Amino acid sequence: MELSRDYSIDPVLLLKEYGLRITPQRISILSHMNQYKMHLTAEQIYHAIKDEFPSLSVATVYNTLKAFIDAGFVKELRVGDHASKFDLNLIPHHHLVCEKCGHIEDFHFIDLPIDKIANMHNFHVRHYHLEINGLCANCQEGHPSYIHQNQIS
Amino acid sequence: MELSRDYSIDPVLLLKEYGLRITPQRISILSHMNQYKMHLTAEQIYHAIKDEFPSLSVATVYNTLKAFIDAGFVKELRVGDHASKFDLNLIPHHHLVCEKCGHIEDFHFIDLPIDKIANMHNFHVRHYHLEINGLCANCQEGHPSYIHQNQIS
DNA sequence: GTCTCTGCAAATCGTTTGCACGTTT
DNA sequence: AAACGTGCAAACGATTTGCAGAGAC
Repeated sequence: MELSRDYSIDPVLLLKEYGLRITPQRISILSHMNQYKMHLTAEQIYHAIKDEFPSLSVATVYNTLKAFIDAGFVKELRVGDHASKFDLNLIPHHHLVCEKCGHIEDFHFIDLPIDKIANMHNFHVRHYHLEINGLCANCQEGHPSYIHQNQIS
Repeated sequence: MELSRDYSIDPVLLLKEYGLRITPQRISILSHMNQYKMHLTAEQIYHAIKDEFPSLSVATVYNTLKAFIDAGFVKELRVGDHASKFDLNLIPHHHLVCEKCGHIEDFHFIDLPIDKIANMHNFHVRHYHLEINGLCANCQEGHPSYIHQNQIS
């Protein structure tokens, strides 16, 4: 039903490929983003690896994520009133966002007439992103929303 | 090439229709959002109408916009690192966002396989939004970006 | 050796909130 | 009269920044 994101990423090679300096913190951030294959806030990433780097600062996580975004392989998702979520975006994909529990689900493989639209507007396309908002399967069924509330999404 | 948004809106009727209280500030905010048919920040709306209401507060603009979003006829766009832009969204449409100058252009009329995706994921759709990022016609041509920089978009 | 990254603390800035007062219903 | 909106100032919270020291190249 959906392509699982079972491709492996070598953080060192990725950083090298994009001409970014290779530091333990960056490797760890990339590893975690890849491992969870999910949409993490800066805060979540910080907590996930702070054991590994006792002196780690949230600012470093933000700065690092910004470097990744500038490089182009991380995407910032700003949905709801909450903190941004960051998404390793090596394979383009789109999102289903639950308005009740905040859960974000990926989907791939969709044909969009992007070129046609771009041509009509003389627009040079770099990225595109389709976001569908509504209720996820769980929340439709009247399940209490707190089940999803604190999960990593 | 694009449907012009030349429909007229009666703020009073719109507020009435959605069961919201009719106040001069709300009427003015709606009038301006409709008049510019563009994507304004709360700050821009504030400055646009503060002459009319010398005692107006930015907080009121935010509160009002939030009420409109809850009602469902205004959409909040969070693109780039900047403040949210607010978009009168009576006719569903999508956006071309220029990464250089920040200009946002609308487009309508696109067939998306939303139902198919929703069915595959057992997702109940409320809204959807396609965002295309890249370079607008002006910025591709190497025009200095400051031409667009401060325009209302 | 140079340049960049990291970590800390403080600053920034968009947005929200509490409360007293005014307006709409 | 009751309910809600407005305006003010203060609070909030996510993100950014300046700077000194450490690490990558």
